[in-house]
Amino acid sequence: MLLCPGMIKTRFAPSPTGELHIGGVRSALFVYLFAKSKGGDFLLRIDDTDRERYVEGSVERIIESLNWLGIVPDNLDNLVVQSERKELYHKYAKQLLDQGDAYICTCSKEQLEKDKEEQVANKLPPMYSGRCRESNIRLEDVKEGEYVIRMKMPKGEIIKFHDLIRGDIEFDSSLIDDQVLIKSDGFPTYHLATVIDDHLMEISHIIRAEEWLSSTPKHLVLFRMLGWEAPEIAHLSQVLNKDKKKLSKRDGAASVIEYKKLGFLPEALRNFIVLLGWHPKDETEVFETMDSIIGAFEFERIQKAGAVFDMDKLNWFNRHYIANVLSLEELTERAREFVPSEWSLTQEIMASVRSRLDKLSDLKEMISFFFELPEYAADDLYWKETKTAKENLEAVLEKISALPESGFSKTAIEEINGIVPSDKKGEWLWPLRVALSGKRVSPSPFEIIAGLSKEETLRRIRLGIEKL
RNA sequence: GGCCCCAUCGUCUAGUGGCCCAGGACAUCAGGUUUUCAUCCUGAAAACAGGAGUUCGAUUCUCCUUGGGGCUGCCA
Repeated sequence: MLLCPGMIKTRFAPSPTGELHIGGVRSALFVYLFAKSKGGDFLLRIDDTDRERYVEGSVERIIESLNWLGIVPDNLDNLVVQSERKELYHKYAKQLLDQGDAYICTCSKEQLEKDKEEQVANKLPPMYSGRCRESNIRLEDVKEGEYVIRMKMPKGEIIKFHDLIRGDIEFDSSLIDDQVLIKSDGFPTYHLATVIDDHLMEISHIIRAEEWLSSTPKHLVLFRMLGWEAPEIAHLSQVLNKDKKKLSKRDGAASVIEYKKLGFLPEALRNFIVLLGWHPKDETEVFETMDSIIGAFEFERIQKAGAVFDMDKLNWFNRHYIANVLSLEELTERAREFVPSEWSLTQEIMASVRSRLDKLSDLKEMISFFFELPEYAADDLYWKETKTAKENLEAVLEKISALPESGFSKTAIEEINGIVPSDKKGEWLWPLRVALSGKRVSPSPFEIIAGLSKEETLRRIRLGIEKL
């Protein structure tokens, strides 16, 4: 137990511009784990100040994605939504204006673009020209929609800070642009809103992706201008694609929701993701529960370098969880939504295929033969060059057809085992398996019998015999 | 271009000056178990980007080079 729980407060602040993707959810996970491993709070904030990219319903889906993986925000019934706090940001923007730490800029977008082109042509770093920086335009002088508010970045200052993951970092303020704080549509930019909200929400640790590292000095200066103490800061590395570029939708990296639909287990995905840039002290690889991850989590062991997303390993985790980790009962329950509702999915059927299942969406095809015997060629019933399929099937049929209905599969399996010579298993079991499944690749005949009724088992064996 | 970050097997990583001619996992390959496929078991191949320095000794510390990434938006 920590001395002052609540002292640690973190936030995950996605933009509702679509589905939550792997990179985002990894940030969320690390932020969550940092908070929870220290007895702190994990808050969700919706950074929706870009109304052009806003996508209806994405807030709900982001929350659904997080919940599915067990990342539950502590403020679910009290989310901070930036678009609802416009006045607040204006209040502080006004303060900055009054203090002389910000100014009104009326440069048109065309003008700005032209400036930039010239700078690039002259091999100068593209930055705001500073045209309005000293012009003292007042709020009363401008019309709504025709100006922005920029911060007045001090010149010639070395801005230093300590990043919890990367160590000491410094920037030359002269190289940093006069960031727009309030856009012409009246909404704040991320930079202004995040500083104000992080302070008002009493965030103790800003933990976010590496792409924000370069704008950190802007935020730090803003904190100072507003007279606030800045939180601790840490920048996580990014999730990369095979070409070592920032992972994006284009790489075929599915959103969390898509992985869910594909039949990945949340435990498997979570386990895979947490090992992307983090490693426990020992060599544990499989963390079955969130609590076990929290228990092992040490923020200091987070990797600085970017991590490549490896689908093969995710697949392995999923297969491993399906085959070995989940209980048969639990697995069967979760699998139901992946097969037609009229199929009665039993634990016996699930048991017969779980070791060869990559993801739950593959289940339907894999077990369809239990519900409808596929067409197959008579030749398939012969084991290699042997010709004994018919007589062996007949022997099996005779042996088990009189068995009682109750406990049929168990006794049938015993009976069959009793008559199959140990050196002739192929000759007996191959035809039986094909007759029962109609396939050359399937679970074993015993597993199939366990999943079928007595009636259906006998019917399929007779069908096989008829073909020969 | 400028600024910033990063750098161990193909991939995720262990490693904080000697225990490392570098360990684990995934993937790959070769065997074994198995009626088929899968599971499972055994084994193999596979890396400290390069160069200077510091040191008795560098994967580990410093510098440079190279390579990769991010930012450079009235997007986040």
